[in-house]
Amino acid sequence: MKIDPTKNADYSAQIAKAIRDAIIGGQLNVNDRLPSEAELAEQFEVSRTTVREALKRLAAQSLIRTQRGAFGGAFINQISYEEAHSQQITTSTLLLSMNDVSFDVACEARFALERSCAPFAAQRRTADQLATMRAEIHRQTQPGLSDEGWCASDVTFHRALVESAHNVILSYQLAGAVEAMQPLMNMITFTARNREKIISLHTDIADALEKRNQQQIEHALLALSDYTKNLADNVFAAKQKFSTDSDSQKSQA
Amino acid sequence: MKIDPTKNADYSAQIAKAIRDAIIGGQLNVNDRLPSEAELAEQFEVSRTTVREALKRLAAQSLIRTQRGAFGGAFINQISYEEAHSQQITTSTLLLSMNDVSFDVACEARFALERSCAPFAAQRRTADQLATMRAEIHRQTQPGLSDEGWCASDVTFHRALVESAHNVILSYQLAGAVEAMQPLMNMITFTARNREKIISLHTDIADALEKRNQQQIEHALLALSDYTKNLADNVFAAKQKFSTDSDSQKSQA
DNA sequence: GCTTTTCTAATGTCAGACTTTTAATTGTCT
DNA sequence: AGACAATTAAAAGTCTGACATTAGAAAAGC
Repeated sequence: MKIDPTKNADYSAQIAKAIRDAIIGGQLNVNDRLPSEAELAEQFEVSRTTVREALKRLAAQSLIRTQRGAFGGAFINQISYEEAHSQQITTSTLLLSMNDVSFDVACEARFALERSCAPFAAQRRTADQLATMRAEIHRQTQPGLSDEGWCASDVTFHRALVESAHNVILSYQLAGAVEAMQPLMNMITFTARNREKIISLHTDIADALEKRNQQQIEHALLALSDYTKNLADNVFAAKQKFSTDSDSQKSQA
Repeated sequence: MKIDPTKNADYSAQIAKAIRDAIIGGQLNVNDRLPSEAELAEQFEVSRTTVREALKRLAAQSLIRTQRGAFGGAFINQISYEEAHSQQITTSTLLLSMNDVSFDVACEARFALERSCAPFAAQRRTADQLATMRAEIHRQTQPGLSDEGWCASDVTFHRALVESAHNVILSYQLAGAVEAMQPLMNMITFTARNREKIISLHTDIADALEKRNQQQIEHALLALSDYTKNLADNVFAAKQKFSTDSDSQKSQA
């Protein structure tokens, strides 16, 4: 791990990589303590400043945590689902927003992934999870619900569906995908008419889950996917028209 | 963005968070240049050292890239699929290795996710992707193939299947899940008998894809999932037995 | 035996200097 | 005028040495 060739490139990046590889490779285990910054500086033959920059890189990925004081230091962090999750959401959200992925593609992926938990959800859903979904549907029927409230309820509903598969890995992957899509979803304004239709589809999903009917769950999710895509096409078509109009106004001025 | 209350907690983490939020919130756009380190130091009223540690945190998440020299600086980075992907793999791999997820759960999740691309793969697969899969199957029949070679071929095979759905988001999510599982998969030694069965299942998948038969693809993937789980159960049972034996030896000593 | 104080090793921050890189500018030659 | 070379300046990267802050451990006091 001491290897630090005199390649010109950033020492701090190299050191971070060396330590990261040691963690991934299993040379360093959870809760192991790294040498102190001063010791690392000596080992790698760089200044403490450079070592610190390397450690900050690792901290940003939740690979280590640091503690001040005597007997403190940098410790290999056991990544929790929560941390992994929030990192995944940050990355996926930016990926979507920066690479102009078409809404259709994202929507297709999101519901396809969600469908993958249908067989397990049908088998394993608990009364509790079903109750959560029914409660969210009820909330969605309230006329005074704000757009933000609607979106939040939607996330809770789908999260409950995913959780009912009782598979932590699926939950982690899907919750990430669902949340990363949320900014895109929020661009759609849900009129009363839209909400009514979506609530009806949500009810279909809940009914199917209650009956433990896998195929019906998948079918309802597919319908929801298609409806959402359709809705988005209309919204974006309207925006496109508006934007073209204002462009032509500009060119006339 | 200048807000940096005198809360005791790490300045560098706070600054990183402020900039990160500005990027996610859209105040800073791709290829925008951040102020120089010296200017940021002045704005946030901290030393350049602290600013640099904040920037390294962002660089570790691929949120910015830096360039030296005049007219250099820190620029908002457009996250590529490749970068997002490698980060996701790092996180997921560590999550799996550090939280002793049972192989069954991971395996179930992996194949469930892969099944989600079946409908699109059936519709959209190209001759090229099918050819890749056939080629990998052929490679897998070679008797001299090493374990590493087998695993690599397996990854290529499944990647081709995922790619045939022609949905970049699905590809990104699934390739990450498949690769994160790989270290676990590698713990299984594939005997000749195992390989024969898996090759037969791979052939089923390729055949189904050639016929564009979605249900048959899903069925074959399910069979592969079950077989893999079964295989793993045996391998782990054997290891468990061995480990218990050696434990009892120790306690006798 | 319990609490309080002191000690100490570690991270966190700072100021200031120097090194290296790199693009723009300026100068020179053909 | 255009091509090539030297200069310059701005920025990141690194280093040194200092001080501040924190928190666990050990010692002192009751």
